[in-house]
Amino acid sequence: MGKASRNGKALAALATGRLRQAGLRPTRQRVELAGLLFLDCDRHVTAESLHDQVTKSGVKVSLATVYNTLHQFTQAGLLRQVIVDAARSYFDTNTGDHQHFFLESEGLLIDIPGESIAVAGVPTPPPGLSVDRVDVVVRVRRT
Amino acid sequence: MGKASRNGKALAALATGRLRQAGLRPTRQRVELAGLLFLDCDRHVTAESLHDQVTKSGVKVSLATVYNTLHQFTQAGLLRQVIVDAARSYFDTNTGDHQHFFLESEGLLIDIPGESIAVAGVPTPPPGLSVDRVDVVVRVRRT
DNA sequence: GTGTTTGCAAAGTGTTTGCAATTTA
DNA sequence: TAAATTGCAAACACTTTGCAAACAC
Repeated sequence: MGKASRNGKALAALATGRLRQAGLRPTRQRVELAGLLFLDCDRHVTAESLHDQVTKSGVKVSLATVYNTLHQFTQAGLLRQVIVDAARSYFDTNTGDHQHFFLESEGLLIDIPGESIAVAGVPTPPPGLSVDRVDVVVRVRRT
Repeated sequence: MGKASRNGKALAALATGRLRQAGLRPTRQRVELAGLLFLDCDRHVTAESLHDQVTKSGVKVSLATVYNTLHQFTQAGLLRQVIVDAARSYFDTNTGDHQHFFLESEGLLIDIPGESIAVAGVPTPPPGLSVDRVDVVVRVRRT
């Protein structure tokens, strides 16, 4: 058995476990996508970028399924949606407390650890409203 | 001369001046939109909400022109685009330093003065990148 | 008059959905 | 086998664009 194949099987097993834990049936497509998303380091993807990647890896998954899967993973708490660009939706495999640098011209997101950053002086929300989350986007440009 | 008419003329004159300053021809449509946008308090609009408002006030402006005008005003520095929702673009008449509360379920934006809020601990961006702007969105919900 | 702006309708983009065929358990 | 999932294509919402007619200066 070659290395790639062995890795492939190990990855699939890990991905399958993660999906089961989340209450999602480990279908071929979900296992493939989970393998790409969760078994590397933290990642930021769009539906299109993930679809491209899975397609290039030789696996056939429709774009509609990628969209559906991203939302299912998000609902299951495996992903977090990041709103930084009016044109497309990003999904982040890091679901913990953190913020982002965003380089709009290249669609590049970079994590900022939650501990390093602090937002002070947030006023009390108007009556009847309470704070859900504080998002910080540090927009950067090439110098 | 009635009150409404007098106010209407005064508003139009002010709006016309503002447009001229910004280097934009004071066409009927631009004067109407500028009147709605700039002569009240600070406002947050979408293309659709502004189009509805101008239409209800009895003036005919096409939605395409509203979109174009919002972008022209933004380029001229009269408006600032706020990215908080994947589904629609908001434009803010307050172009100064400030942040926002956002109530997603109702599409409601509320300004937070820039002086009241402080973001500490933003790491140095990766080499080759520099900070353009720091956006803070305090997402709130009804309690 | 001359160049700008408008409005319409058509095109475009990213995303969602209905439903038959397929797959999972 | 029963229920869940997929893929396709069509539908969708929002936004942009091409171009002839209307307008500002």
